[in-house]
Amino acid sequence: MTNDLKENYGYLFEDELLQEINKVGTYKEIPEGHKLIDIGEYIRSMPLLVSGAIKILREDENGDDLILYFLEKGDTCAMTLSCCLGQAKSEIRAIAETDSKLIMIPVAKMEEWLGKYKSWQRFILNSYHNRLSELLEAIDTIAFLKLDERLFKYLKDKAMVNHHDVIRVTHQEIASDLHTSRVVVSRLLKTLEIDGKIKLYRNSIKVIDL
Amino acid sequence: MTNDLKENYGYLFEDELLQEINKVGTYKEIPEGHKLIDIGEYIRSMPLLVSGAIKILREDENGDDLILYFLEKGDTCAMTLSCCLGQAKSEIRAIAETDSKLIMIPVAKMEEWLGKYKSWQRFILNSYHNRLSELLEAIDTIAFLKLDERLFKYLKDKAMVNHHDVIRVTHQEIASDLHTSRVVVSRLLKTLEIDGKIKLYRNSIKVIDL
DNA sequence: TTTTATCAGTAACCTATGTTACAGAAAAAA
DNA sequence: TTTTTTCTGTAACATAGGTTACTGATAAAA
Repeated sequence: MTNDLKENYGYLFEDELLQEINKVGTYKEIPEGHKLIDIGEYIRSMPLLVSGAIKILREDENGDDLILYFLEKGDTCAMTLSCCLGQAKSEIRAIAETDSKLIMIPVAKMEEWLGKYKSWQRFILNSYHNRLSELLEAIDTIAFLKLDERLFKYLKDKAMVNHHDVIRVTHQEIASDLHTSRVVVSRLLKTLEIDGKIKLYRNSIKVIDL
Repeated sequence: MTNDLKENYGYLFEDELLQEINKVGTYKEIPEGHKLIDIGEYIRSMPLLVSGAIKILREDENGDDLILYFLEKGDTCAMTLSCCLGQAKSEIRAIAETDSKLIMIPVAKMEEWLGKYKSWQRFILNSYHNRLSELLEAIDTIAFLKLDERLFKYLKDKAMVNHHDVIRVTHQEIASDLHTSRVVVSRLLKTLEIDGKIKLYRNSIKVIDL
């Protein structure tokens, strides 16, 4: 673990804290597509993402999803933070977008460190700030963009976190993430292809205009 | 100030902290409709709301608004928190929905107290949690509700924070808050009136089905 | 290989929401 | 009072996005 930890968080935390994280944190690997956290769950430990990417989703009253944003290495889930500290249930769902590695910190420790390490306190507050910003960006996307723009942004974001301009995804999966229907997605994708912004294949899409 | 402070925050903070707040905090009154914070502004002090209500807005690229939520007494603005701590610019606009009273805390103090008072730390983290929840609710409203439902929810929320079932507002103002057009609002309001959920007057609306 | 399931393309239609235009009522200003 | 401005109602139309239905292509299973 030490290497992953140093690489991603070394510049943030002092050695003493890194040692502590190393001691009490447990290493966890999540394969692509697997659920990390679901809505309504209580959370007993806080994840620090060291590699991979996580998709954060909100659910409507019918159980249909809506993507909020992706997390990447160096991020933590502020929702989880919130839940840990407040003893509340998770309000979001988190799914591994790619194979991911996490360090899990027990709730008790993360609270203790808040008083003990300035750098940890700063990290937590920073995480909240980043998550608020991401949520605001999600709101902008949902409220201000038209669906074709949202779709293209989604494809670009997805290509970004996957570090690849060809993304493996079906139209149905996109429709679920964007909280719309498959037919609509197919229609708009076709238009994007005609405009030369993407290239369509079965089960995958190449994003050209990155 | 002491009374307002005790009443709203007495159960949260220990006496010593209340004394400190009383010493360094400055009292501020904002009349209805006045701007508290605007997008892009740097923030030098953190507001604790002791009476009244604040409307929090997001802006699109044309300068048009979208309401996110209302703050009420006992709340603070987590966006402001974020900005203070991170030295970042405000990402939202805050306007007094009703005449409001605030206690302003200098940034330096709020940082100092984070290390010094457990109750302050808890308050700050709690505020973040609440704001994340409100933003998620805003997302639900925008993404999952149809406009007539959103409109009715808006009217109910507004009646709530104004402590009055008759709200003073024009259709144009509603349209701005909901990021839609006046004609659409008039149309949907008329339908709500026919359904017996509201009663329309010039410059005001009575919310019946609260 | 044959059969079945999944995926993508497209047409035809429906509905919610946005837009333009105009008119009358009420309020404010002159 | 007369004039002007603001506010609301409504019609007529435009467009984005959602729905249903069907197709052929590809891949997976038998």
